[in-house]
Amino acid sequence: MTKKDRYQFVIDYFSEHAPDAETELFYDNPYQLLVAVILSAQCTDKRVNLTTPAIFDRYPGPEALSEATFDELFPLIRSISYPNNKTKHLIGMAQMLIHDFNGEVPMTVNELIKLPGVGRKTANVITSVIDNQPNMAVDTHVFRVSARLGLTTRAKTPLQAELQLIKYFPKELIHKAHHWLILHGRYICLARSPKCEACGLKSICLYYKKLQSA
DNA sequence: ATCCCGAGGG
DNA sequence: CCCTCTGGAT
Repeated sequence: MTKKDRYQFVIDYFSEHAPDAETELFYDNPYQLLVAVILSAQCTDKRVNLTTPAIFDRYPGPEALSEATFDELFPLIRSISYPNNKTKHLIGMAQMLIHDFNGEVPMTVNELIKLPGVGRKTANVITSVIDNQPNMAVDTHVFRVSARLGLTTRAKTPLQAELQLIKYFPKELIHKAHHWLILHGRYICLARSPKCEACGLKSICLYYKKLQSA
């Protein structure tokens, strides 16, 4: 089976059996999505959604957030992973939006990653979700699932995986594929004990094949 | 114990 | 490349 066949199988499968998202990040505009994605690192969407309404209420936009103090924002983020870092990141991010980007969320990856708390994964999420750019955000799920399925080969970094994935997935499907792989990783292809018997992709899965031969 | 839609710094 | 940050869910 060629790599191209492998991608086609995955595309065909998910086109018929799109995984259902139980929870998704809540947002109403680019600023809100940016805040939510920064907060989502190492944290469930559900918990992020529990904290963002209060943040959006008190800091409706970059202007307000750029003037927030650490002590005032920290309590709103206290229950999320890395609250110290994220509090500093959010305030610094808003300040840079005001000072360097006219208070607007920039829509290129290279600009976005200049913002505090925004790395490549976050920048790819923003540009693909808001602006429909054919970028693949590689998080822990996408990285793991792609490797197991053989969509990526010897990728040692998220960037290496990203370049392989955008090369093989048709542009118009990258956004969908991103979501497919994340949800598959969240509900079926778990990091610890993947539910291979419930997986419709096991017939092409390298990880499953290896399990059988072991 | 181990994992969550990572980023920054050494 | 490595390490640290660091709360909640399971």
